[in-house]
Amino acid sequence: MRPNKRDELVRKALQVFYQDGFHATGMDKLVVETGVSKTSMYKHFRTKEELILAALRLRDENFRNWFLRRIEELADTPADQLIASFDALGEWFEGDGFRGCMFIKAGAEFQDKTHPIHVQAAEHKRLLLEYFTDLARRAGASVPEALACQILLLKEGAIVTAVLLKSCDPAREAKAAAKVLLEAALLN
Amino acid sequence: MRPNKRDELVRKALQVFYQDGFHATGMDKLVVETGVSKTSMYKHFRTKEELILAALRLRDENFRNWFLRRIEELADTPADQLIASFDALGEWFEGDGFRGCMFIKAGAEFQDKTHPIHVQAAEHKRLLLEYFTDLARRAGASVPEALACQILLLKEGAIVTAVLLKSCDPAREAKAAAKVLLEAALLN
DNA sequence: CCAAAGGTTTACTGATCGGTACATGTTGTG
DNA sequence: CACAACATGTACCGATCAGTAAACCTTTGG
Repeated sequence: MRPNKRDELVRKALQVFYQDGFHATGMDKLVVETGVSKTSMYKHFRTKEELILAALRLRDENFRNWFLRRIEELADTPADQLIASFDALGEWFEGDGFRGCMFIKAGAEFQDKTHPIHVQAAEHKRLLLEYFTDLARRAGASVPEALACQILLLKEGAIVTAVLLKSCDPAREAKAAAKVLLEAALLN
Repeated sequence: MRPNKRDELVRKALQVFYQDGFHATGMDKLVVETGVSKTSMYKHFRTKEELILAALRLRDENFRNWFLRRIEELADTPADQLIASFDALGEWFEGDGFRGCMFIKAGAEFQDKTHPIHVQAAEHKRLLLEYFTDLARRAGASVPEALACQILLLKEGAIVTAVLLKSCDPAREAKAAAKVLLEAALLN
């Protein structure tokens, strides 16, 4: 049971869960996809839930790493970075494998607010809100928490809309809205 | 097979699907909940997918009816109605059975963009966007489509955030943001 | 070289999945 | 009342669900 074997299983599971959904993906399918046997799979993860949680952890790490790094590449000042985050989102939407936000989907499939999977999905959003709040504060917003929440609303709305309504270019509209909101938050 | 029997089945199925999700809800469970036999169920709906589509149609009707009516109760002018829509959303979020947007969940569980269920979920969002566009035009926005899309982004983001992050009062922040965006859209 | 230890595989469990064949009412019409 | 037409319920289908027992390598320590 070398340590990277487990990581490889998580990586593959993440792909499949992201593509097909959690309930719609059976352990048998994952066993076939990974080439490992079922017993081995259950040696690494005691339950399907544990595997899902591991996949979500990896997704959180991957996504936040990419998102924050990309934002820093695109802009220098906190204010510009808040706006540039929507350019990063736009790139994500245009990417090949884009299938929406895995944590929104996790929260949708496991609706009980006390369920570990739901809790972990919420934690991801909380971390993003925290990041936006930090940017808003450093940008000089009068009420950083308020601006950060508004930016987050635009981001989540853009993701959902990118999945369901390709017609209205969510990333562009969200960016335009964010500019207006940022300016208003700096004036007061 | 009196016509209201089918409606009753759809109504009950809607409840269960909304509470528990689509893949997580088996036909056997629906059969038990409705008290009807399995054969009868499959006489009314040839497949589970057909039942889901019927439930989504009912949901679309119920939700849009309630939402539009409530908005009209809360405000008189198109501009005020755009803003008041977030008060209506807030009431929805605070309601007992609130479990997020059924169409976001449908789009999340059936991700294939050509899948009938995904298509129908998208249609619901399109109708809402159309409604917002009409309000924005009558409110005098310089680019009604742009304002409507931004309002929609805030709405979708607020719903998602209401599910996953109770901490930041999404309805209130979305409303505040909408006011700023509306004002900006009227100026230009 | 042997033997213990631990990872891997095969084959299986009972439960549940969506869906159906067939027997049993129930109802409208002569 | 008789009979056709149709709705309903019972009992079942093969497939798949998450999860496991026990045989089978494969590696490590002596």
